[in-house]
Formats: sequence, structure tokens, C-alpha cells
Amino acid sequence: MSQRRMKPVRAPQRKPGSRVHSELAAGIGRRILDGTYPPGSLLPNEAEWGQIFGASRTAVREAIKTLNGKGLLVSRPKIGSRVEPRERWNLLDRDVMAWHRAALDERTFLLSLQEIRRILEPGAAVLAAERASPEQLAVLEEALADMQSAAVESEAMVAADVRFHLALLAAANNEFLVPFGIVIEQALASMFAYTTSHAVHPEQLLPLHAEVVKAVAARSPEAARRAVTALLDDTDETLRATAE
Amino acid sequence: MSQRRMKPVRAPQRKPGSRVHSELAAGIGRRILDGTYPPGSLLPNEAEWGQIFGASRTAVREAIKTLNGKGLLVSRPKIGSRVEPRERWNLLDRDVMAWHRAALDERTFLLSLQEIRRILEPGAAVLAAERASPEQLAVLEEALADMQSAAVESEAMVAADVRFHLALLAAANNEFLVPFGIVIEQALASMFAYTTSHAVHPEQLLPLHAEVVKAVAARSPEAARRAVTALLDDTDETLRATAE
DNA sequence: CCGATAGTTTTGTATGATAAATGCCGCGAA
DNA sequence: TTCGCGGCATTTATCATACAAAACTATCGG
Repeated sequence: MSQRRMKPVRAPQRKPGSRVHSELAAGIGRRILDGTYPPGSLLPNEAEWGQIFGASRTAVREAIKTLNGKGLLVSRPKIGSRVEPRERWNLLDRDVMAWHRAALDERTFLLSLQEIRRILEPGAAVLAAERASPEQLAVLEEALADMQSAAVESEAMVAADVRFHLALLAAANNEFLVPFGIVIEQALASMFAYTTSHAVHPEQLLPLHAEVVKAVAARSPEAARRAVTALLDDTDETLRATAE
Repeated sequence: MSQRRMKPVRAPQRKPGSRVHSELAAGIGRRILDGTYPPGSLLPNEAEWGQIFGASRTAVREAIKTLNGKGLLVSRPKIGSRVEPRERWNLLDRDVMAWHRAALDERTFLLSLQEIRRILEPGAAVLAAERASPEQLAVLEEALADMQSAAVESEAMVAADVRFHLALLAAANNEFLVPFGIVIEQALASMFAYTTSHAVHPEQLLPLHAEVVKAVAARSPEAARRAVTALLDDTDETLRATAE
């Protein structure tokens, strides 16, 4: 379709989460994840947070409610807000994951994520081979095509790679697998930073991905498992190459 | 240590989440999970919720912020609160899981959870066998002992069973496995309801659990994997027996 | 020594007012 | 007619303030 004139520059386009209470949530969340307030400890009370961030108690409370929703905190009258034990934290939450990543050594973080991928993705591939719908298979193939047409080591490549693996998870048709998508997103983003900064990159990326699609399309669970395992082996190999 | 006299009965002991804003969050959350407000749809505005539940706008807003934190909603001025696509939902969140369970056919729900267990637990067992600390092993053994001393088909048995599997997850020493614990809790709770109501129960429960502990203690990853797989096979066998 | 009770601190809820974001409509010009 | 621009209306976002409820602490009386 013909592209008309550029629309006049819209308002500063502040991103969706940059309201006061969101920044408060991020500010407090980061301090929890980085250990400033360890599990079991008490946070400053609402009035104090308000002073620290120059915000009203209302905004502070809404931020804290958000963190409640992520399992980081519980609040009680007269006590205050106490940091929950780590096993209650929703580590797979998008925000929590981001705060966590910022507070951790990048390589350690990445290795942990890869370990999870090695456990989950082969199993997901088996299910996908057994029950992917034609539409889900099409999405997978499309992501593969995008990878093949993207420049190596580009943002577009990473984006297509992420789409590929999310599509594989979705094709397994078990909704409880979906939340783990964030692990893949973070791992690939982190991996991208790593490979570019260390000037190494997985050589076999495209053929290995193609192999996965082939196995799923052929409805061969075991072949799909092997293909995904090979893919992860290659990635880990690359990672290992950056160990100094 | 010597147990002193029972403390006088404390105040009604309303449970932590029964404040107005929590009930609002649950009320709205359930309506989202059960499909009353499907992904992409707009919720009533804050004032309307306030009337529906007879609460102030403040309480409504805090409830909505909690749901924001769980990835169910995003709110924008002039638009309102829109239900996020399912892949953004934190399905592994405790509350979301509970609302979800209430909105779904119990058997379907349970089968999905078991499927996840079959993917994750064997992998977790391998890691546990490789790197469980003495303390973590002790917790595992203690849970097993509790199971052995509990009456069959009792609440205590389920509780000890949950502790056992959570301990196994923890022993894998990868914190991203921990959020998955909720799947185990729900699966076992759901399973308990099932086995009692259908008058069937896994016969091999205790020896199979003991086998897992043995393998982990012996630091035999492959044996641990096999033991956990056998355990899950037995559970699934029981479940299959209830298919009418 | 125990137990009830009053006091104090902190979160929980309500109310009302104002700011900011943004979809929508209508007016006017090319 | 069509397009752009400005104002209007609606809804969330934020603030300020007041009071209620919860729960720990200390105190006082038996």
C-alpha cells in the first residue's frame, strides 16, 4: 500500500510503563533483587518511600501492590512490607527477570537459563511433533524463513530466533509451557550480547533450526528431540568457547 | 524445647489476603480466567468496579495494580484496562493458578500439569544427583521419612509428598526451576482429590520415592532420572485408571 | 506471674480534587 | 471530498487528607 506522508511527530511517546508507580515498582523491585532488602527483611514504610522518590503515598501503595502481585512482598498493618522468601518470587515474570538479570553476573545468569532450556525444550519438541496444528507449524516455518533471510548476528536474526523457539513452545499445546518463553527471550538476548562481544557465533544455526522444523513437520517426536538437543549443544559449545 | 501453654485464641485470624483489595483482585482475576473478559477485551472502568463490589476507587485501583503485576492486564488513560493475551499471563503464579483451576475441568487441568512434571522433574533429578548439598539431601530424606510415617491417603501424606518434590527441585540448585514448584503443589492437591474420590491410589508410592532418594544420595544422575520417571509413570497409571 | 487493656505505629480504605493521556468529532481549508 | 488540526470528553494517574483496622508493646492490676 502506498505510504502517505509521515504523521507529525507524536507526543514524546513515553513508554507504557514509565508512570510514577511503575518507576517506584522498578526502583523497589531492583533493590530487592540486588539484595539491598533480603528475604525476610522489612522495607521502609510507605511514607518513607514517598519521600525517597518524591511521590505520594498513593503511588507508593500502587507500586507495592504490583510487587505483591509478583510475589516479592507481603504487607501487613503495623508490621510493614516484608520481603518474601525467594521461592515465592515469580522469577519468570518479565520485570522480575529483568531486575534479576541486572543484579547478576551475566554469564552465571545465562548458564542457568541454558540449563533450563536443555531440560524443557527437548520435551516441548516431542509434544510439538505429536500435536502441532498446521497453523502452528506454519508459524514455525515462517520464523525459520525470517532467520534465513536475516543478516547474521543481526537484531533481526535474534528476533526471528526468539519467535522460532516461542513457536515451538506454543506448538506443544500445553499452556503451562508458555510462561517459560521468557527464559528463552532472556537467554537469546543475553546470548546475543555475548556472542557479539566475544566475536564468536554458532556456525550451524540455520541448518540445525531447519532440522527441527523438518522433524516436527514429519511428526517424528524422537527426531525432534534429537534436533533440538543438537541445537542446544551447538549453543552451549559456543558459550563454552567464551570461557576464559 | 518444652512447649508452654497454648496461647489464648488470637483474633479471628483473618487470612492475609482477605482485605478488600485482595477480594477485588480475586473477583476480577477469576472473571478473566473464566473467560468473562477474554484477552483483548476492555474491563469496566474503575468507578463501575467500585459499584459492583461496593468499594472505593482506591481499593479497585490497588486490585488492578496487583493484576498488572501478574501480567493479566494493562491500563492506559482514556482507554481503560485491557486483558493481555494469554502468553503474557503468569500462569505459574499462585493466585492465577488457583483461579485457573477453578475455571477449568479438573481432569484436563491435572493432565496438563502432569505433562509438565514429566518434562521437568527427570531433568531436575539429574541436576540434584549431580549437585545436591548435604543439607538439601537431608531435607529430601526428612520428607521421605514424613511420608513413611503418615497415614495412607491422608492430608499429611500429600503435604510430605509436596515437600519431597519441592526439595528435589531445590536440590537441583537452579533457581529458575523453583517457580515450577507451584505446578507440583497443584498437581498433587488435585491428584489427592482425584484418588480419594475415585477410590484408587498408587501402590508403589513409598518404595518409588525411596528409590529417588537413594539415587540422589548415591550421586547417580541416570538412576535418579529413571527413578523419577518410574514415579511419574506410576502416578499416570493411577490417573489412567480413573478414566471412565 | 499472668492477663487484660490501652497506646502506638503502620497499613487499609474512603473521598474529593486535579493532571495527563488519547480517542473522537467537527470545523475549515486544499 | 478529503485531510489536518484543534478542542472536547472520558478514563486512568496522581495527590492530599482523614479515619479505620490490625497488631506489636508497654503498662497496670490481680
